[in-house]
Amino acid sequence: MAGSAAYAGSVHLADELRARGVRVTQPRQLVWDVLSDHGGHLSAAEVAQRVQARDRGVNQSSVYRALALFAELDLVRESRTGNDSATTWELSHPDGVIHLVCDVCGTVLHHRTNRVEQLRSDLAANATFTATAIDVHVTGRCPTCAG
Amino acid sequence: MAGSAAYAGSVHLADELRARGVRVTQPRQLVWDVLSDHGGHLSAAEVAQRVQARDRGVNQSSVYRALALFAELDLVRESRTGNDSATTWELSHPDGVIHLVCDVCGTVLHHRTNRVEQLRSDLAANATFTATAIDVHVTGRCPTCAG
DNA sequence: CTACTTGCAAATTGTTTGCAGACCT
DNA sequence: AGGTCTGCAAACAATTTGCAAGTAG
Repeated sequence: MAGSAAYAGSVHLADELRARGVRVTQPRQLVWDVLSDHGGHLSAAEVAQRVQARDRGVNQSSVYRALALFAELDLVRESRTGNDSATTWELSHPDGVIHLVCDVCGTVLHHRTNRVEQLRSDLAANATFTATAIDVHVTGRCPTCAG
Repeated sequence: MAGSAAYAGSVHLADELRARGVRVTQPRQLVWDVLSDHGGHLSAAEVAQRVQARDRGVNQSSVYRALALFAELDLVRESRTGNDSATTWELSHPDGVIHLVCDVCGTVLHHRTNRVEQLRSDLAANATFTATAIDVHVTGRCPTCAG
């Protein structure tokens, strides 16, 4: 649960898992590959679909279990991005990267800001709350859809 | 969908609804009362339970429908706060109020910060994205649960 | 009046679980 | 070998929907 994992974008899954005494398996590897290759947000169903495109025999539950495991290890992050019901998943970000979700086309842009770190220090100074994770979620219009 | 509603805390529901040509009904009024009286986050199920404590005959679906309606009118906000599966609801906040969710006891604190407005101007300046709503979600430990 | 809302019960959807067999290490 | 994972199918929980009857304006 600690934020100690290396930036997930550069992680070699097998090493990371073995280092933590967790087994490396085909379903887990495929879930990881799909998320890295895609680079953005995917729902569990989308991940499953893409995984199954590569190996027909992998079951949905294994995808869910792999995602939950990776989240536990801080390798991926669950984010309730959509107006939709399904939650989405992507590789963990370094701190300070936030999500800009377009209301119109639905794409999710990433944006680096130091406001997150500033907020973190504000809170630390106040001693009102010990922040672990800070999640910023902006909705609006992307450059393409603004008009 | 615009952020034009008055601060929900001071809204008189009947007026607000009538002004928009939406009918004022018992279920809607009760859902509103429950949320105002409670002042914080409630799941749909909790709202339903409290509504039914006041009027036995109100159905869950009406609660869901009222919440969806109010969200549409920007009077309440849906927030996927919990580690739990259910989404929670509360009256809309003025901009710049963020949520601090304690990992341990689950309570949700509210915190006023100007970092949100700063971020908003940053984005406006960049012209990378036209922000409508900015949602900040902090997890960590509240004063009581910090060790 | 009459279109908008509700209550009800059944249908969906997303996610989780129990278990016997398969597979990393 | 031995405990960790997986596939499968069934269980669950939250939310949504269709429709006849009720009610606000």
